[in-house]
Parts: sequence; C-alpha cells; structure tokens
Amino acid sequence: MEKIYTIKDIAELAGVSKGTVDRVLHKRGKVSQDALERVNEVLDKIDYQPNLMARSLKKKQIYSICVLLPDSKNDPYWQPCIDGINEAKKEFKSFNVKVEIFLFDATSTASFVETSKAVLNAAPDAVLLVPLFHKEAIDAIETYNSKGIISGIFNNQLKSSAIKSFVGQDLFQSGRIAARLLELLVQKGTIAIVHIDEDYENAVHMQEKEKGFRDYFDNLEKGKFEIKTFKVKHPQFKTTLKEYLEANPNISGLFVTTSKAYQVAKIISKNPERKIALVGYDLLENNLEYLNNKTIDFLIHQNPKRQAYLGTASLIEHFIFEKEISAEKLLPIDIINTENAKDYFL
Amino acid sequence: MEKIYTIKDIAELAGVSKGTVDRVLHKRGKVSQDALERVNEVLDKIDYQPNLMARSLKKKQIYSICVLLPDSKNDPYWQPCIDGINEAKKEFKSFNVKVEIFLFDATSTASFVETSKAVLNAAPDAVLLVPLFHKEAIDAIETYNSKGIISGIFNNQLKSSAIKSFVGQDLFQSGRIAARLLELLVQKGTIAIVHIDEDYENAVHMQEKEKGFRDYFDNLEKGKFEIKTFKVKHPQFKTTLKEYLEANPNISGLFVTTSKAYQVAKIISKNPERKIALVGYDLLENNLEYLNNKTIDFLIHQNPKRQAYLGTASLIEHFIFEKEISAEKLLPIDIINTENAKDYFL
DNA sequence: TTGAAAGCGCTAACAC
DNA sequence: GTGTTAGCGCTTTCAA
Repeated sequence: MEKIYTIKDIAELAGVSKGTVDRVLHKRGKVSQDALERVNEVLDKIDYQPNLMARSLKKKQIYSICVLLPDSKNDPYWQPCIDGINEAKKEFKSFNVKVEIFLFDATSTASFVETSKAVLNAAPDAVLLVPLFHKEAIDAIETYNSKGIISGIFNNQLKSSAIKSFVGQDLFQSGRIAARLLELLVQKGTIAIVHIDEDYENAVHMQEKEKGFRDYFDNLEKGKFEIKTFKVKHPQFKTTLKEYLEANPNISGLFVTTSKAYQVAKIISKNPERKIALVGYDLLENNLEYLNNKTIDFLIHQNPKRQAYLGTASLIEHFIFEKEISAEKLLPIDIINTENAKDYFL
Repeated sequence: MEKIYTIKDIAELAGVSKGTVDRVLHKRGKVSQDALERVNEVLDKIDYQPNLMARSLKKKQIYSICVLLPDSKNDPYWQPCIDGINEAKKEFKSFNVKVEIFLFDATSTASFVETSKAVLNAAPDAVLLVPLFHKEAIDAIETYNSKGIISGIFNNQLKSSAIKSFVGQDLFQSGRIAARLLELLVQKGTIAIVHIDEDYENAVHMQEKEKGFRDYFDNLEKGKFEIKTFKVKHPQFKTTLKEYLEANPNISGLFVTTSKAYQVAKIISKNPERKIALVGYDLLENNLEYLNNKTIDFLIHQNPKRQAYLGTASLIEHFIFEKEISAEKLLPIDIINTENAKDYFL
C-alpha cells in the first residue's frame, strides 16, 4: 500500500512551506534556487499525485465550453451526439463547467457561419465542433484561436495547427473494413462504391473511405474483383441508381459511403431475385429495418455518441484536471450485423 | 444558468445550521419535526446536487475493494482485465479507495477456494469476482454477503440474490452473432460447433453460446444447414479434430466457443485446399495471427478489459458517490475482422 | 436536538 | 522569496 503524499508532506520533507511547494509545482512566482532544489529532490523520490478533488473544490473560475454540431432535424445521425454531450455534462456537473450546445443546419454553410458567430459571442473557454464545411470551419477555428479559445473537433478530420484535439475514426481504415466484408459477401465479381453526395463539402469523408476500400482490393489477387464508383445527387437518386444497376448486371455488391444505405436498400429490395450484397454506415432506424430483413448485410458504426462524449469530456478534463488534451483519439470501428445491432444502444 | 446550491445555502434558506441540513439529507441523528419540515420545504423548491468532490475530500474512511480473477499465466484471455482494473484504480486514485487484485488458477477449484479465503481475510468492503466455478463461487459470495461484503461479478452470469452487479455479455446472443456470420461465410452445408472443453465448469458459457447458435439456425429456412456439435478435451485435441474433419468432409464451417480458435486454425491451415470458415472468440495474439492470414474469418471480442473496468468502477462509485449499482450491464458484442482488430487495443 | 467549528488538500491573497 | 492563512463544500465532532 503506497502512501499518498500531499503538499503538506512534501513541504515538511523539504523543510519549506506549502506555498513554496505550490510555487515549484506550478512554476509560478519566485522561488530561491535552494528551495527549488530541496523540493525537487523530494519530488524525485516520491510519486506525488495531486488530489484533483481538492483542486477543483478550490477553483472559483467557471469554465465554459460550447459544442457546435449539425441539427439532427435534417439528419438523424447527429441525434446520439446530444446524448453523448449530456452524458459528459452530467458526469462533471459537480465541477465548475458550463456546457452549451449550438446547432446549425448541415445543409447550409451560412447557418454554420452564423452559429459559429453566436458561439463567439458566448465567449467560451473552448469550442468543440463538427467541421463539416472545410473552409468555414478553418476560418471559425482560427478566429477562436486568435481570441485564445481552444478548439477541438470530432466526426471528421481537418488539419490545422489551431486544432487541439480530434476524436473520430480512421476513415481510410473504415473503407478497408467495408472492403473486407464485401470480399466475403461477394466471392468475386463487380462491386460499386456508391456516394450519395448531398453536399460537396462532405466529400473528404467519402474520398477517404473510397481510398481505403480500393486499397484493400488493390492488394488482393488481381482479376477477382472489379471496383466501380457511382456518384449521385439526391433528387435524381432513385431512378438513376435503378438504371445504373440495370446497366451493370454484373454488380453483386454495393458499398454506400454514407448513412443513406436504406435508400439503396429500398431500391434493391424491390428486386429480390437479384442478390446484391450491401454494406453501409450508421445505426439509423431506417438502416436497421433493412439490416434486420437482411437487405443490408453489414453496417459500420461510427459511434457518434461516444465521439461527442469523448470530445466534450477531454475538453472538460483539460480545464478541471489540467490534463493534456490528446491530439488524436481514434475510436474502434464497429461492425454491425442483425444480431449485435441492439447492443450498441446503451 | 441555474444556480448551484450548497448546504450553506439550504441552511440559510431554512433558517437552520449546516449540521441540521446534513442530518436531514442523510437521515442521520435526531432532527426536530419543525426543522425537518423547514429543510424539506427548501429541498422541494430547489434542485440540490451535493458536491461530490467536497464529500470525497472530507471522508476519512478508506474503502477497500478486492478483485478476484483467474491468473493470466494459464490463459492470456485474462491479461487485459488487469489493465482494466488498473485503469479504474488510476481514475479514482484521488479518492479514498484501495483496490487489491487476487489471482487464482483457472484450472483448479481448490485454488479458487483458497484465494477467496484470502480475500475474506483482507476484509474488504466489496469483492468483484469471476465466478468460473459455479458452486464454489456461490459459496464464496454467500459467505461475503453474510459478513456484509458486497459482491459483484463479471465475465459470466450467475444467479444469486447475494450478487449486486453483473458485467458481461449476453452469451446466447453472442452465439447468434457467430451463427449469422457463419451463415454468410458458408452459403449452405454443415457447420460444427467446437467446444474445446478444458474444465467442465466452464461449460455454462459454451452451452449458452451453443444454444444461441442453434437458435439462429433453427429459425432459418430448414434443410439449408446442418449443425453438429464436437466436444474435445485438450490432450487428444489435435488428432481427434483432424480425424473428425476427415470423417466429415461436408463440414465447411466451424464455430469455436472459446478463445482457442487458433488451435483449430493451426490444424485446418495445414490443408488449405479445403476451405473451412472459422469463427472464434477473443483477441489473443495467437488468434490474431490466424485472423490476419485469413484462416480465422471473424473473432468475437468479449472485451474483458472493459468488463473488468466497469465492474471495478461501479463498485468504487457506489462507495464514493453513493451511486446505485446497476444489477446488470451488458456490453456490446464486437465483431472483429482483419481490418478493425487493431483498433480495439486502446 | 442543534449550532459552531475543525479539517480534508489545494490555491491564492497577503504579510513579512 | 517565503511562510501564513482563509476558504472551496462537505462531514463529523464537540459543546451547549
């Protein structure tokens, strides 16, 4: 049973006062060379772990964190994020933190810009945001940075030196996982990558997934599989895909790079005698329906709830525990079939 | 921004002292009817959330928790559990909790009984244990209970009114997941369930998994699949399985109900022209090797680390935060293939 | 039955 | 530069 040391213990061992120990530990104020050495000597010998409870109890300052994410009205994918944020909020409610949620319309850059201004007005200590729109997100983050506001992102990666943390998945790898699944489902033949591309800015996502997907097949025995890409915008979606499949009767597998696999499932389930394997993303109600009737074979779970939770929690912990923010946190990529889907709703 | 009330606030609002408020909140000591009503009136009006940090800071009592689990020397499956326990330990190290780990030999009931006595001698406030041996585990738990020691279990379910919490997976469902995977891997034909049964007491595990597995196929179109069961003890394992597979040339899929899939993989990889689909359990080094060379198609991850972490954390939180212990916590059952395996080592 | 006060470990203000 | 001290919110002891 190793002893737990307090500042008082250190002060006694070093023959100085608690105040001096505090100054050494936090490098604040002036300390004589002699005292510094005496304290450091003690610190080297023991394993001092500050009592975080005592620290947070003392601190008067209230930290404020804003989370900026798309409204789930237009896309239910975002709904679980709210739960994740609230979970973090609840877990740390005894601490001096305030967490505010700001929603923008995922289909409108203007909405994002406007909401990010509102966040700026709230003058938080940190912002966690979903950088859907590349350029606008960078702008917002740089503005925050110039005001001394820390920025973290989740859901999709974005390179900027002003970003302190990223929580999400390795999308390239995610594409490889889909590829491995389709390799098993379709013994050989043609597989199409389907991008249901509602807004061009999202394309980085899809491109990474496509790259990973193709990478997997590129490293396989040649000639067994042919990989095609099919890109379609929403309005004409239904007829276009139907025609595409009719024009390509050799296609026996589809990889949908967004959460819209149910739209594809709806079309292919009309023609059950043609067996087409289908792999998509996200545990939406609509997707689960087709997963359960086996039109969709596998879904890849991006765990938006946990992403939002971890993003929020790491910012909170940075302030109240002075924890380092880890620059990148990659979540496991969960493979979902009919049987384990419900376990992921905790 | 809702105000955060403290005991001092309540005392002032009710016109009593902090001590009296504390007595009312915790129903300890004597309080006059009048004071009781005044305090309760205030409590009804406001939403009082005790500051857990302040509480833990003050408490002198040190809580002691013992964790009783199999030694990983004989089975590497248990190794991650130690990490999970240590993670919980680290997370709560600022609180007054002591967590001690006791290891027993998973192949020896005597070792379990002995170790559980050592735990009793340590006189902890709570015990978290892996109830590998049904009867002995029940005995131990009832003894703990009679001494006022709280018991939680993880890894496998066990029914007893003396058990306060269970963390683990739904093993029946886990069997269904394996079934669904093999259904996809083997279009039709014969599939064998392989129990590598080292110690009879573990059989509950395997039986549940088998039940789930068969349940899935029972509800499928009849005649497409035939399911067999093959049980083997370790020493004769290698030759027996080989003979079994030779005697049953129609078998094209295997479901190994333990973490020993690599042993099966070793045998079937000797005969690569006969393609046999293989699904097993757990991310052991040995298994991963055969997963990566695609002899094993899927592994099911039982997440022992997280099980141990959650089991430990829920007991700790019960003491320091006075949180309710949830009776049952079922973890998601992760499906692992070549591509997402490494993500699960965080 | 109740209030007052000490003190958990830490931080920050203040005095020397 | 450095030691002392007050106080965060809570629990617990001690008088009254």
